[in-house]
Amino acid sequence: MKLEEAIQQQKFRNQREKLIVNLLYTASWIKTESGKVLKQHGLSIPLFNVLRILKGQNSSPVSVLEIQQRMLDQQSNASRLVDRLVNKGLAQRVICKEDRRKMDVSITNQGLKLLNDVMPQIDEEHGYLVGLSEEEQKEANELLDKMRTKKEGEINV
Amino acid sequence: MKLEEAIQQQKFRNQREKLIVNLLYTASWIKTESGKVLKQHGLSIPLFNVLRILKGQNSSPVSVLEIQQRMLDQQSNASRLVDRLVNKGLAQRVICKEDRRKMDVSITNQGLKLLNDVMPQIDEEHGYLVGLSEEEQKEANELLDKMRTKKEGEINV
DNA sequence: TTACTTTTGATGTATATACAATTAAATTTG
DNA sequence: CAAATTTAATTGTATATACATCAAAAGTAA
Repeated sequence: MKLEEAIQQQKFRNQREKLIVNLLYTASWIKTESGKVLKQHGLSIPLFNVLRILKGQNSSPVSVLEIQQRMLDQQSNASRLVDRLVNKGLAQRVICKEDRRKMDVSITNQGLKLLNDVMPQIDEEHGYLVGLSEEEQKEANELLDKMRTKKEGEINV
Repeated sequence: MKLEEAIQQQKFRNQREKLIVNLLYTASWIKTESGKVLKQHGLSIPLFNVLRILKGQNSSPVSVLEIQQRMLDQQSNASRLVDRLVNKGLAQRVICKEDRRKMDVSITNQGLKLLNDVMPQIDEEHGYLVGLSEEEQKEANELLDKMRTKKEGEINV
């Protein structure tokens, strides 16, 4: 569906305005759809992302700060997300021996098992959602990377 | 910056997984940066979007449901956003005469004035953020539209 | 007309986002 | 070493998201 129909707005002042609206709308759409799948397993998108980061470490521990830096939405609150994963038995958290300010956060077997159950469903859902060929996906990735070339380094200025 | 550096993840299982992560990351980045500008004017992104919808009506009233349907993030809560705009004096809301279930929501002069102040700053910020040529922007818009062709009509199934 | 259904908006609750403030440990500096 | 600074994590607060529930008005049908 074209963006204009989806949000019932017929005109944009320029391509750039449309691109930004299009990007936010598409991201929101993917989040909504993926969220439905995750919810069946008691996970939200941020919890799922943190779990994937923990798994990506091959089960070796990461600090809360490292999690924060690798999260897609870095404004979020890694500390509280880890809290909830621990409460669910999906992650464990112990004080780091080398630096007692830090936490060693890692995924549990239960967390790994849950991810193994969820991933195929998410993959299937994404395959269903994304109507682009492999080549178009590559092109879209390049455009997105290029799009962020101007100011990204200064996010926290 | 390439996505791999931005989120410190070196590998993706396939283009599609990378595309989804890239999309969510880029959207989050734009929201963060735009949000900073809006905050200087006491606005959040959802409030700003509703205000733009009201202005787009050429100051003729819209119902809460119509606002909800035109919002980028349709899962959000138009009722409470309108509440806050009214409290700030940026919108007004009266019961619709034809259908007393509905609300006639419209932008106030104060709201219009605020938008007129904010829009040039947002445009400037977006111009600074988006590092794509006009042609590339058009291409990106087409890819995003095409990306959503598979399942979009079934969002609320 | 009453009874049932649908539509519209508001409200309640849990989770998430955004950002400031705080606390404790480590590091730097005098 | 002690004082000051920096770093890491937690906590607090306001706003937003997601979704369920509720109440009132409108529409439909017996």
